[in-house]
Amino acid sequence: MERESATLETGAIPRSDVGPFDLQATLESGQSYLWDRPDGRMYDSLSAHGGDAWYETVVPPIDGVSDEQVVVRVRQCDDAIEWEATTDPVPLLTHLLRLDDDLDAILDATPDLPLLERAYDRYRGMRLVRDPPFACLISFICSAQMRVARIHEMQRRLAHDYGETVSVDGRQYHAFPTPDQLAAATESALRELKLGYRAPYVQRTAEMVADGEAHPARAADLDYEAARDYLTQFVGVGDKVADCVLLFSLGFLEAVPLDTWIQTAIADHYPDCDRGSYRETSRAIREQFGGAYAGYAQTYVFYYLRAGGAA
DNA sequence: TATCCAAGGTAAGTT
DNA sequence: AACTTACCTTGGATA
Repeated sequence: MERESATLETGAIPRSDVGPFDLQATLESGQSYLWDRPDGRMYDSLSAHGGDAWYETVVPPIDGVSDEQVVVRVRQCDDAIEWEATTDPVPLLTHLLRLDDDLDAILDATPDLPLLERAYDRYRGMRLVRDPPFACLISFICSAQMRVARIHEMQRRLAHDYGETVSVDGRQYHAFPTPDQLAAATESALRELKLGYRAPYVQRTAEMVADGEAHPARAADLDYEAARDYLTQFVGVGDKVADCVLLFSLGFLEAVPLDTWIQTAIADHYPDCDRGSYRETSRAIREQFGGAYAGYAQTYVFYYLRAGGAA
């Protein structure tokens, strides 16, 4: 599977067009595992300044945004977001990195809580991402009981072994595998990629999507809690992973994935929100974090705590 | 050097 | 419906 593409075009998005933005925080905060740093320092040092590092990925066609596969590289400079891509990626980057969000308005709309204030101050400019749904679903199935650097490594291996190889300007890029490509994998082969007990989950979920039995994108048409229930039909997907897909791919900004870090934050800062069940605790913390944009608050708090910001 | 532990949880079995 | 337990693998902590 190899395809020859055109060469890379180049361009830039002026900073003044997008408002507050932090590319490193956006792409290394554990929301997306689908980008790479060609300098090999992805997740190397949580707090080290990413400076003007390049990030790159291969994006599948996305309905209403781009009708073809795009190889895109991006980096943040002082006065612009520079890009290199196989076709003009500005609408695509706007979609993937939520450059169309009015971040100041969103942060202003969240409640005045000390923990949120500190997280927002530390990483102001971080955006939520809009990952392609299938890749996002697989990424977070892999995330169970795993460290972020290893989740990222798994996705790299999946792309390398099962995705299309694209050559651009003499360099090779690996697209994330399609449902068909991943459904054809065997459990033992996926275990060799160090997926562990997640291997059969990934294969069977890919098969469900490939067969047309269900598709993560279909959850976008449902109300929030119904959408979460819909996603849990996939193998290896419980409430937490479902919330991640809703938040990081399908635009449900109210979703608050209850991971270990947020559960710690609830225990330490918002004990009244612990209602026993996922469903009720989720409702409580969602309300505590301001409702419609609670997912933004969750993601800032997650990154802040995981990066040791509380220390 | 050996052992233990936890990492962005979920499925399957029990009560 | 709530509660247990097993599950792959590995880097870093502890003895």
